[in-house]
Amino acid sequence: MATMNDVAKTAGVSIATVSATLSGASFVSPELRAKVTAAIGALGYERNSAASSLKRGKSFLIGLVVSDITNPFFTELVHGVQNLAREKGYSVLLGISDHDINREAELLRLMRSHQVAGTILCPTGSMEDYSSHRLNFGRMKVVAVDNAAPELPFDTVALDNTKAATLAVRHILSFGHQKIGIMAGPKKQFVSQKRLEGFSLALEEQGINTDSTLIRHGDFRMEDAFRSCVELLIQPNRPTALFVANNLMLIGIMQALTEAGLSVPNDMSIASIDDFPWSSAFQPALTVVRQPIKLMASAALNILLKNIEGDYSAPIRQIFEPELVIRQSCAPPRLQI
Amino acid sequence: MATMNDVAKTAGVSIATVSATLSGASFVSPELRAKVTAAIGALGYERNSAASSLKRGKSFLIGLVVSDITNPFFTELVHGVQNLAREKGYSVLLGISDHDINREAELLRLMRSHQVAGTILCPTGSMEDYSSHRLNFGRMKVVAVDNAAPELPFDTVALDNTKAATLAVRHILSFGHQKIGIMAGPKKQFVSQKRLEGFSLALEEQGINTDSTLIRHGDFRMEDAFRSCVELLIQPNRPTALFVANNLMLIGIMQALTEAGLSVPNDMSIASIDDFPWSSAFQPALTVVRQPIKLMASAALNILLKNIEGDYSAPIRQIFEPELVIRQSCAPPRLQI
DNA sequence: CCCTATCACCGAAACGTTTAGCTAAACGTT
DNA sequence: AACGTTTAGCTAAACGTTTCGGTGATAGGG
Repeated sequence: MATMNDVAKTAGVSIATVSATLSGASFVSPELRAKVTAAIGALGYERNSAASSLKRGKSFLIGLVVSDITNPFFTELVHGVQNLAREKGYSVLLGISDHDINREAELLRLMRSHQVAGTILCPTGSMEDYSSHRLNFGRMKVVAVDNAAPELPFDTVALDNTKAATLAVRHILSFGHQKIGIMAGPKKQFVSQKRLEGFSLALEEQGINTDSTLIRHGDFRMEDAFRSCVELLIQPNRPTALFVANNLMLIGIMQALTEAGLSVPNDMSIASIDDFPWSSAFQPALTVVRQPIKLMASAALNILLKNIEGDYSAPIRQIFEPELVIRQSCAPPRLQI
Repeated sequence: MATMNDVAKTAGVSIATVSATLSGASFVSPELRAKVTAAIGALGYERNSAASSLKRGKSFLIGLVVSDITNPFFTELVHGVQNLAREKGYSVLLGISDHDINREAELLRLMRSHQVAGTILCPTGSMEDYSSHRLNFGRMKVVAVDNAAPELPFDTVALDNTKAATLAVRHILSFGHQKIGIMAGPKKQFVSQKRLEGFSLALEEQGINTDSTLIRHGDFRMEDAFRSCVELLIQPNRPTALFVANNLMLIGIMQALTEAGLSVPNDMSIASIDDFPWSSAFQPALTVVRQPIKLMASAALNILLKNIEGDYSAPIRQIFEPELVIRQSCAPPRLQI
């Protein structure tokens, strides 16, 4: 493996000049620059990022910690972040917390040990997890995405979750439903709280009180939602429509409804948060609220890079607009028999 | 940020002892070990991996390059690899080639520049791409997963693709279909060739010749499959069943069929390779051939780690058994009218 | 024509680890 | 008691880069 020294020798310049050429900052004359690039080509030289990171005190790595790589939302987020990061010369170190706060903490330690320039974190915990000293962020640069409480001491980018829920529930209400259930997320997560809030808000607008027997809390995953949905269906006070707080739970619920022999939207109207590539391939095509994931990914990365480059002000809180995508999973309720 | 030196000072030992304690190899007396760990705790010390990588000449990073993070197959692979790697003390540097051979090459260069201990690569190219000198692997340790031709000069882990296709097509044939189409992958990819081979093999077993008008090549993604499927449907010689070479194309096809007003399995039987978490939530539940992804992930990582730890022999080629998962998307063909 | 400024480049000292080589103590063997 | 052997721990020299300060050379202002 060729080193900068080798390049310097074959180009007949000093090692400092090679470094200058590579980083592009300080001035190097065209001739020397040409010699250097020629030597680099000839030797197949590649910069040793370990040495670079050691000297600079930080790397061209950015950490990306998601809670569930199985979820198309995070998948698309990872995709967006990775592509943009690559364009800016950064590589991404991926961590998957699997909704485990301890694993998340471990991953953050790891990120720091790798001298990442900054970290994009999709927090899996509740507010207390972060305000208490269970998680030590040190002077690490972090931007929180998705489940990002404004009390968090760092930049955040998130959906307007309350509005997202409101949009979906209003749409359901427009068909005349009175008994609407909700498959919410984990109680302690900020994002679930906001979505539940939006749900109640939309009901209140129509003078409907939130019926606690129609509220279920899942864990944002399929299996759990499946079970909760079955519970919801066998109770006497069955809803005629269901608002679901994320994509994976939606799929679990579709499965439960199918097994229960209920047809959507005739027996049950469904609307959910999170669009995903094959939501329109379902029978019926699913009505959802879309998050602008690509925008959120790029916002997160840009905010992080700005922070890395030094001009840091107060924490930035960027909120994104949800968009209702109407398909075929909502219809008027069956007449009571 | 505390360094090893700080730890050494507060523990009252030499820096070498601290290093020895951390790496656990050479002998340190219990007393000193205790002092060191105490100091580490007190200072909140974390090893600087950049310095470590520089000195050791390799890092505790492993590269993972996939072609499409949107695809649940790769998603699960990433999940498996990440978890296992973490357990073994490695972090994963993620690269997404988006089916672009040049981007893949760039990512591999990047991996090397980051001094990764090894790389798990899901190749997106054809054989020539790798045998020619378009891609230079240097002395990088690579294990190829999924689209892994045996001619490749490194360890490979893959499905028995021919058999996988054969299983699916035999299942279709068992319902009495005569005109079976195939939505195959890119012509140049090894994995598509094998799956096409398995398709033809199963047909031959029944004395049916492969009809080239029933063969379509997609790019393993949704949109393209959607278009190809439409083409296939409007031609005079329409098949009564379709074998699909991967999950994403399957979804595109389900969409095309729905839009064409064809019902599965009555108007068209469908079977595909790749199970995915919500294949059973579809209407009808989809019959697929499952790859043992978790096993493949762990095999890939173990082979790579063995290679990294030095005992390298000839290239290892590990082939995994496919499993047919019968659900409801296949039925006898409609009577000709 | 001298003094300072600017410029293009170079030398060498870090950055925080790992590790080869060393020291000194402790022990067993003759 | 003298000798080697083993052991626990230390010292110091790398690893390959970045960067600070320095050095001629060229140019401009007085």
